[in-house]
This record gives sequence, structure tokens and C-alpha cells, in this order.
Amino acid sequence: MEIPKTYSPKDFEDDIYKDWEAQELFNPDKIKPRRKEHFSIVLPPPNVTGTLHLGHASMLAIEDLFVRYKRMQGFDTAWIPGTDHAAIATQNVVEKKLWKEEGKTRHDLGRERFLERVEAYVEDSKNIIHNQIRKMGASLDWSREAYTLDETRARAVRKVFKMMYDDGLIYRGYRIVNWCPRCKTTLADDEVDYKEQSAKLYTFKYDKNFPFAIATTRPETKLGDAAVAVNPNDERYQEYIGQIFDVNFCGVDLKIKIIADDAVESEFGTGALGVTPAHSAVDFDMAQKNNLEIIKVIDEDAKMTDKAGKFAGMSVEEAREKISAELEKNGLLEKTEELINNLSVCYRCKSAIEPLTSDQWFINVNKKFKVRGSEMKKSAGKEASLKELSLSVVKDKNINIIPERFEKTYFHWMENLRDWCISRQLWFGHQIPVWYCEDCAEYVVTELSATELFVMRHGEAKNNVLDQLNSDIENQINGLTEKGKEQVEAVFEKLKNEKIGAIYCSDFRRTKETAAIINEKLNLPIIEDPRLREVGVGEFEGKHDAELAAFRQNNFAQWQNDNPHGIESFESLKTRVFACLEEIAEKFPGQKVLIITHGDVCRIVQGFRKNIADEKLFKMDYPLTGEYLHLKFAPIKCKCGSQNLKQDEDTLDTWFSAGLWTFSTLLEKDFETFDKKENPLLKRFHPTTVLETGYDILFFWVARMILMTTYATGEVPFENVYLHGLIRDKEGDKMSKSKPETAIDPLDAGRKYGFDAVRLSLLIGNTAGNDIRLYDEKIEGYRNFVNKLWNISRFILMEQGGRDKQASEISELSKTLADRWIISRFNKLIREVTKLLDEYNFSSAGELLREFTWNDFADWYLEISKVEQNKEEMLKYIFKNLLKLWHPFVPFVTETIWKQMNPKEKSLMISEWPEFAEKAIDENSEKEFESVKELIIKIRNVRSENKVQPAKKIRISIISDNENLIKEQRENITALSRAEVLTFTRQEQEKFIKDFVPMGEIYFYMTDLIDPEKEKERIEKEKNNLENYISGMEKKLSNDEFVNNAPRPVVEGERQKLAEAREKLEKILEQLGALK
RNA sequence: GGGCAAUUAGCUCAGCUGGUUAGAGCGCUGCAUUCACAUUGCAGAGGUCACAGGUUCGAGUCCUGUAUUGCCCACCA
Repeated sequence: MEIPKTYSPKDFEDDIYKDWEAQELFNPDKIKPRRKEHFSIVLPPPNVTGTLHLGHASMLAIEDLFVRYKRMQGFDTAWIPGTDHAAIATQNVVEKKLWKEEGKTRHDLGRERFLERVEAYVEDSKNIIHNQIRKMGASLDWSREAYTLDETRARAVRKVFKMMYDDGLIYRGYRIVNWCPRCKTTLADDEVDYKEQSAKLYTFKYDKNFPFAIATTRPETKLGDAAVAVNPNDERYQEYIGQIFDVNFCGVDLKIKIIADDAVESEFGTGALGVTPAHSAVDFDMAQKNNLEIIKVIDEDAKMTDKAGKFAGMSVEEAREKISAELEKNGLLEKTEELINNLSVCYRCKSAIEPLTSDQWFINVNKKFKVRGSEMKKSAGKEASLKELSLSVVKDKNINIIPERFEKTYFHWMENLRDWCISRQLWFGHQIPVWYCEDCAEYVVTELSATELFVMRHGEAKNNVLDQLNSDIENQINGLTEKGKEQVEAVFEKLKNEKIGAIYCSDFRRTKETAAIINEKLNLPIIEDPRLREVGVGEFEGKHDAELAAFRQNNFAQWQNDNPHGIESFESLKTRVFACLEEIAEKFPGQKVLIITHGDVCRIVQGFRKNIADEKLFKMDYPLTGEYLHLKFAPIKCKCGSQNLKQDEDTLDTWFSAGLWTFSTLLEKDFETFDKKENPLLKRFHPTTVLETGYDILFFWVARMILMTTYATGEVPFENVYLHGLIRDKEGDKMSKSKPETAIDPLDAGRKYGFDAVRLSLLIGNTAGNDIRLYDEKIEGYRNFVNKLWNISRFILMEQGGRDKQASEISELSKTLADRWIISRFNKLIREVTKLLDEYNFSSAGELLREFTWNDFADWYLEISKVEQNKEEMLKYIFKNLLKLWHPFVPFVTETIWKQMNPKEKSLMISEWPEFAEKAIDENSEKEFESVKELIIKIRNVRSENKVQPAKKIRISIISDNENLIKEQRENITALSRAEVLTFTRQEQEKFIKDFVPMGEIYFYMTDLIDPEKEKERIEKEKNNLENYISGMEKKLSNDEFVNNAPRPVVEGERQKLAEAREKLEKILEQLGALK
């Protein structure tokens, strides 16, 4: 067999992955589990905007390791992939792209068109990241891929929203929120970052009549002040507490109440704080407590509002300048000073956050509700708030966080959690499932999705080309032209991802043909409805379109309710079309329906359920051939009976849908409830076993999942949380594009060193909760190791023959001391690695494996096997099982080698995890072999010290207490140390003593060595070490307190060690004597 | 301001509930090239475990304090 000397990962990796996928080995339905217990992980969904970075790579390496390990152990194993729509991040990316490439804003396109752009972008992006994930070797079940914004997940989102609303946990309120004026949306508290900046602190009085000064960095907000707060213990202001002052601040009249609040620090500024309820979270709380007026002086564009008097319309910066100038001019400004403070900025775009009051949807985290699930009730009681429930499941260890210290962080965050603002003023995301009635003040919350109608005109027909009106059902001879057919195909291209549930068309030939073309791909029932026919044209039949158009344009009033020249009246057309639409809406609530009809009908449709005057409606444009209309309707009625409802424009915080991820990914496509009876996958895999993610999103995501899932399902989302650290560069800094020389792209690194090496570099040395440094030399080292594995396999494959042995046949395999040694060591390795992996300590497991593979197996056993010969079966037994242990770490190279060794087997990844065999443990043989190793190393050492040419064989004599062992190992010692062993008895040796140099138990033939003095030095050194050691031990053992207090085995152990050391010393002294 | 972590060989890090003469990889030094592998082999040098106290028969490991570094949270009106 021709096997290259160097392993070339790129020649194998892609094919190996394709083979796994083709065999469907990632799908738990396609492989037989050998145990009942499940092991499941849902992939933390990467943002659709992203490309694979090291954070993902490390996440994938760790999770794939867990999953492959458990799969080999026979667990029913699922690893579910998906992507996150990442509302704000994705919208920002597409907006930037749109601006750069076309100079347009999202408003230029409008919601509908903009979202189409986003979806197109998302599609591309998803494919890129999925292929990158495959590169890493991740054994994800792609057949169950989810997306936070797909229909199943969307239904789960609406359902939970409604559940929470019905439980009174979701409410709409006018509250202070974090507003990003750039993104034009609210942000959750933890989506706000802080940036240090230097600011000016202004100390001033509102006006001349106000008794004392206040200090602020933002004078412009003071236009909205309703109070001044002081510390209740501050003596300076006691007399004013409770008083109300009418002031005129820069032309704006304000009523300022003096209130006392502990939050105020007397030492800061003047100890008096101007309270601006509308623009500071702390002040808003004070306003609630003290019933203060909320005056909003800054709007959503970060401009001053009408309430700001003459400053209205100015930017906040401009207003600040003007106000400070005016204060100074009027002698109200006492001083300005520089200070460093934290500016709150948007975590996505880094612009300054403007805290302001606004009408938003919130989740109440303190309100009690009826807890679901018996385990949850046990933890939190029958009734609990979201906060209490989320705290209790971690306190009671229903969820186990690794490393444990993050529990504290979690508790602290959860205990201080405030109501969660979930509405976002973005377009991309889950639209809030609330419908406002246009005819009364009510609104309706529904889990049903909007009924959506896609209304299109037929493609170009022959009568269009001839410019002949043709609406006589008896005379439908004209079908579509070639161009018409192409137009239809073009529309279908745009619609194909919409998951249309039904197709309606008129009974005209041109619409039926259009429907048939589209339905070639969709295979839906086509419903023909004559109510969707083109308007009846009466006497104009067969005439030019323009003639009819001109007539109707000029005689609308006449035609509105009547039928001059036999033209069907507008009223009649409207009535039949609306009746048809009403029926469709009722028949397909929450679904998408495609309607293929004619120009005038398209026009009319736009007025469905809307109060649009007939004439205005008649004059509306309708979509050109090749385009379509998209209309959304409420799937339910308002209490008042009106169906004229409009959905809330806002979308939900992306973490709302992400919070459902562990169970929403396991729901059936057409689920009605979250019940396990209805959702077999949920029953099989939920709660998931481990959630593996970075500690940096503990709050964003992990906490939210706990909160949302315990609420919605009455079950924890996961039993364990494994938090990994961040990947840093060699200096310990965050990798960033601004430092390209240290930033590593996992894909580049994979191409260069192989993805197995990249995985190892991310796994070994990586411990829970700790950051890890990565740099090229490290990956290179693991590349070298992978190559070592490869070359071990080359060696073993060259040793032909032998058959595979099982663990039960170990005794047959063990013929020599080296055999017993390696097999004992190896079985300990199996035991240790298994234990460490169960403890999530994969780094130590990897280190042990590396040590065994390189040091024990390659450096010693393989060398011995060249001497002892005929070890094919043993080598195969160890190596094949070793490949299994390695597989979760380095799946590609192990599978590649496995396939070469077992061409007939399906795959290493579904082979059985090695079992530890107790009977293989042989402590005595291990000890004996270690002493042989020691001898060999000593001989090599002496050779090296004396610069003996490697090719030169030296002669030695060994005087050992274990003469049999030396005799038996004579060949091994000779081969591995290039020394000829001449065994002497003590008496025999006496005769040669003058020619030999003693070194421990070994006597070297003097003329073979260059410098016996050197050896003397060495022995002296060893003697000193030993003497020091012995005196320390003696002291210890003569200490009664130690002997009495320390546990017996410890004392015994120490005695043993002392005895051994004394023996050793004795020999050394003897040899030293001989040297002199 | 509150909290968490880290500090062990030149570098990157192990060292579990206190009981070895403190380990690994890389790097370094010397030697070796047809025999699985130079992406290699063999041998070696290198550490008062940040500092100061304390607990204990015994401390890298536990406690207190100090210093340095990093991170998280709160907040700076």
C-alpha cells in the first residue's frame, strides 16, 4: 500500500464529511441507540449576518466532541443546528449595504421591499455559514435545521406571547426606555454598553428665584425637570423638602418640587439633583414614587420637542450650548468643571443612547402566575414570578452551571432584573402579534399569524397583444403568450419562498394558464372562482382597452352604481370581489393564499376591509404584469365586530425568540401546543442535556432561555450549562480586525493546518469559564501531532496480518512484559479519559491521550515491537481503540485512518466507545517495565553525556536485584540503548571491576567512555540530592505529631519512600567507593 | 462603588476535596538523516509556586491582608 509520509488533511476532510452526511450518520433516527437515555444539544444559533469566527469554531469543536463521545457511548444523541435572525444586527448590515450600494434608506424602499432584501441577504448568508460549519466537522443533524424566524418558530413566539399576555405578564406601558436614535429603536438594559468620556459638569440655578444650585452634565434635559432631589439627611436642604417652586428656566415655566431620596449623594455637585422623569431611569423611578409630571423634551430623533420652548427642533448638543450660554449671560451659571463619566451607547452601533419615555411592550418579571410542570412547582411553588422561578431552578440545581462560580453572577443579575422591554422599532423580526382595531379603541392579541394574500395579474395574453378586451366567458380563446409565460415564471421566482397554502384564480383561460404554470412547482389545489373575473365590459367586448378606460374615467359617477353600455357597475364588481376575499380569509386563517386575477380586480382588492372611497379606489394603481400585491389581514375579529384591524408595527426583541430555542427547535411543524404527546421530538430530547456557549452571553441568552422556557413549558431548557471562554491572541487581547497580524481566521487556519489541528488547539488547554490564547505555533504543534497519529498508522498498516482482538482476549495478547505494561496503561487511559469527559474536562482528557499516544505508545511500545516482533494483533487492538478515544477530538484523521484499516466498516463515528477492562490492570508489570525504561534512559544519558557516537555499541554490566528481569529484557535494553549487556554475577564482576565505571546499577566498560570523571561528578550530585531528601524524611518521620496526626497510609507511604531512598543511597555510596 | 477571576519554568498553561524531590507543550542547549514519522528521534538545562502574615504535624493547594492584571455588574446626576 502506498501511503504518503505526511498527512494532508485537505485531501480527505471534505470527502469524509460528505460520506458521513450521505450515510445520514448525524440523524439519530438513522442510527440505533444502544441506550435509552438521550443526550441532546441545540446549537447556539450563529447570527445570519456572520461568517465563522474563532468563537464559533471553539463552540463547534466542544459541542461536536460532547456529541460524538455520547453517540459512541450509545446515547440517543441529537445535535440540532440553526441560525438566529439577529434582528437589529442583520437590519443594520442590510441598511448599511443598501446605503453603500444604492444610496437608499430602508424608508426609500418601504417595509415590504426592504424585508425582501433582508431575506435575500439572509439566504446567502445562511448558506455560507452552514458550509463553514461543515468544514469544522460538526456532526449536526442538518435534517432538523431551524431558523429563529421560520414559520414554526414564529408560531411558537406568538403562542408564548399570547400565553404571557393572558397571564398578565406582558403589558403595554409608557415607561422610560433606552432609545438608540441611530437605530431608531428601543434597547434592553443589557443591550446598552458604556464608554468613558470626559464631560462638562454645569452648576447653576434654574432662575434667580430658586434658592440653590444644581449640577448636571446635560442642562438641555433640565427643560423637562419636575423636581429637585436631595439626600434626606442633607442638612443644607432640610427646610426646602416638600416645597414647590415655580421657576422659569430659559423661558420655559416649570414647577419644581423638592423631594428627598436616598439615591442622591450629598458629596456630588451641590448635593441637589434636578429630576428629569422623561430622560433618566433613576429620575423616572423617583417620579413614579412622588407622582411627578413627565415632560418629554427630547424626541426619538434626539431633537428637542415643543416642550423645550425656543429650543424646540434643535439637536441636544446645540440646545446644550445655547442653554449654557444663556445661563452664563444671566449670571445663573456658577461654574463648569471637567469630569470623566460613562456615556451609554448602543451595543450595535455605538451611538449615544437617549433615555426617553415611550409606549412599549414589557414583560413583568415580578408578577406571579400559575407555574407549569411538577418539577417547577416543587422548586418555586404553585405561583411564582418569572424572577422567582428562574432563580429557583438554578438554586435547586435543576440546572447545573459549569463552572459553578457563574451561578453567583446569574443570581445577582436575575435578582436585579427589571421589567424587560420587548418591543423594538425595527422592521426585521417577529412582528408583535397584537392587532389594533381601526373602529374602536380595543386591541386583540392572537397567536394566529396574519392571513396573507398575494394578488397577481395573469401573464401577458394574446388578447393583450392584440389590444382587444376579452371578458366574455363564452369567448375565452386567448391563452398566454411566450412572453406571458416568462413573466409568470419571474413572479414565481419572487414568491417561491412564501409557503403558499392555496391558489385561487378566475375561470378565464389566461388566469387558469397562469395558475397552472405556478402550480407545476407547488402542487396545490387550484380553486377557480368566477367572482375573480375581470369586470364585465358589455358592449366594449373586443374593442380596444383605451376606449373602455376613457369611458370609465369620464363617467365614473354614472358607472359607479349602474351599468351603462352593459359595463358591470363598480359596485357590483366590488361586492363580488370582496365577498370572495371574505370567504378566503375565513377558510384560510393565518395562511398565505395566492390569487391570480385581472387588472381591475387587483385594483379593487386594495380596498378590502378598508374605508376607501370608490372613486379613490378606482384611481389606484394596480401591480404591473410580473409584480404582485401583498396584503395582510387580522385572522380574527375585534370585540366590536370589526375586522378592520391593523397589526402593531413593532417587532420583538430578538432574544424573545432566542429564549425559546431549546424547545422551539424540537416542535412539530404543525404543532398546536407545547405538549409532549403532540411533539415526539420534544419528548425524546427535552430538556436538552447541555447548553454550551460563551460566558459573555449568560445574560443575553442563557438567562432568557431559563426565564422563557420554565414559564412556557414548565420544564428547564437544559440540565447543564457549560460556559466556555473567549479566544484571545498571544498577548491575551481580544482578536479584532484592527490587529490583523494576531487575528486568526479559523477557515484559513484549517486550510493551512487541517481542521483537526484547529479543533485540538481549541480543545486542549481550554477549561470552563476561562479565556484561551491562540496563535499559529500552537496550531502547528497540533498539526504535528495529527501527523504523528498518521505515521503511527503507517507503521501499523505495514505490519500485515493478524486478526482483531476484543478486550476479552487481552490475556492472549499479553505475551511479554511490555505487552502487559502497555495494555495496563491503555486500560487506565480508557478509564481516565471516560471519567474526564463525563466531567466535561475534555482538556485533561486530551492531554492524557496525547501523552499516552506519543510517549507510551509511539516512543516506547512501537520501538519495543520492532525488537520483540509479531505484535500485529496487539498493535491493532491498542491503536484501533485509541482511534476511538481520539475520534471526538480529531474526527477527520481518525476516520481516515479507520477507513484504511477497516475498509468494510461503515464509520468510526458510530463504533462503540472502548470499555475499560479491569483485568488488564497489572501494577506489577507496570512497575517492572518502568524500571527497565529507567535503565535504558540512564544508559542513553551516559552515552549522550560522554558524546558516544550513536552508531557505536557500548558494553555494560548490570548488577540488579532482579536478575531475571534483566535477562528477560536483555534484547530490549540492547536494542533501545545500543549497549551490549554482558550480565555478570557479582563475583564475576569483581574480576573486571577496574575496567568498569559504575552508574547506579549499571557498570560501563571504561574504555567505551571518554570521561569517567564526569560520571563521578554525576554520582556525587545524585548522592547529595538523596542525602538531603533522606534527612528531610527522617526529620518528618521522627516528628511525633506527624506520625500521630497524619493518616496511616500517608505515614506508611513516607516510610516506604525513606526506605527506598536509603537503599538507593547505599548502592550509590558503594559505587562511589568503587570509582575511587 | 460592588463582585469574580488570575498571578506556578523564557512563553502558554495543568496541578481535584492540603500528604511526590512541583508537571506538560512550545522555546532553548547538545547529538542524530536511508530502516513509520525532521510536521522526527535521543539526551539535557530551566521554578524560594506574586508578596506578607496565619491555620496545620505538613501549604502551590486553606484563611486574612497587600500588590499587579483582566473581566462582569451598578452608577457617575
